[in-house]
Amino acid sequence: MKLDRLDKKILDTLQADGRIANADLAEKVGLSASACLRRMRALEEVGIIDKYVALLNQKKLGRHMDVFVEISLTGQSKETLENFERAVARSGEIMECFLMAGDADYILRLSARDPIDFERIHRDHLAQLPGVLRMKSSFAIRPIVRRTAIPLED
Amino acid sequence: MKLDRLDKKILDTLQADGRIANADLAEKVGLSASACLRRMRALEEVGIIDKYVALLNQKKLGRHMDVFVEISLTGQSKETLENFERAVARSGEIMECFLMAGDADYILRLSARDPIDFERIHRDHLAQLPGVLRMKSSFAIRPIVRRTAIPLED
DNA sequence: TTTCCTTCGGCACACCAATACGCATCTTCC
DNA sequence: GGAAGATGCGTATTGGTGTGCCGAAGGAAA
Repeated sequence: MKLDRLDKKILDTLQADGRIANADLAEKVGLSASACLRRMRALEEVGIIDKYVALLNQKKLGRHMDVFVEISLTGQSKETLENFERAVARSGEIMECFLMAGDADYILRLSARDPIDFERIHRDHLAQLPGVLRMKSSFAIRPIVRRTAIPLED
Repeated sequence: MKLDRLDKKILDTLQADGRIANADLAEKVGLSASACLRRMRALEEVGIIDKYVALLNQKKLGRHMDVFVEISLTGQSKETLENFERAVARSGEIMECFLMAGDADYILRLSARDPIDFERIHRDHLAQLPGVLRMKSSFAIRPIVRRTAIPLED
């Protein structure tokens, strides 16, 4: 699917305000409400718009710690990786996880309330992950940037 | 602000579907539409709900690379840090950035279309960051988990 | 226990937005 | 030049939003 200027404007607007009323969105991008809605539905249909979510304020919910964990596995077999990944996907505490090239096999980020909470997560979630050889945690002192909007150039 | 069971249900639902109609949200959590709307507005008011956004599909937009970059600065003075952080915040390509305890001073994640695009970002954005002593990039092969929903226990 | 007060949910209504549909317009390709 | 497809506009209808008001539940004080 090819995106024209209007599609990008729609996407940019929705990336900034996912709950904007269609009428307002239409005005902002310079389309009629019906035309705008049709484009928006099309973007949802093909999956370019994945979903709409509310982003909560971590700090106000008492989550003051972000921790990165680099993980090396005991092996690289398909089965070892799949087991590990399934377990990661099941844990609601793990916010991000990537399979990596380079030193570590995986890097993941999780958010905790405080050191005691991190210990809980470490014990109940991280230590339960299968096939882990080595784990190295790095603590974030402060988030500088957290962006969900993908730049659409032009 | 204290959150009861209903607030948490509202937040969980909105974290999964930020564009749900208030009437449907109300039915889902077992409230009348008006009561539900009032709670939702209150959660927005105090900032527990930060904002609503559309999440786009990176892959469908041609962004196939996620890169983590660990950065050490030339110094730790307030000014060095602030200059660096301002520059990071200005760059729309940097998706996340954290001030870290431990080896590196900062860790950041960015998304690129391909190696050529990464080179562009490296040249036009990363290399322009002030006060950088050392940079170490790690490439992600595949995202395993990407979550925006904060767990609200119970 | 009674009274007052506060908090919170439900109800109803007025208004406004979403959505489907028909028609007009523009483009593209034979 | 004409037909087909895509896309925009205006409108009518459906349905959701948001507000004012009432009443119920819970707590505090006499």
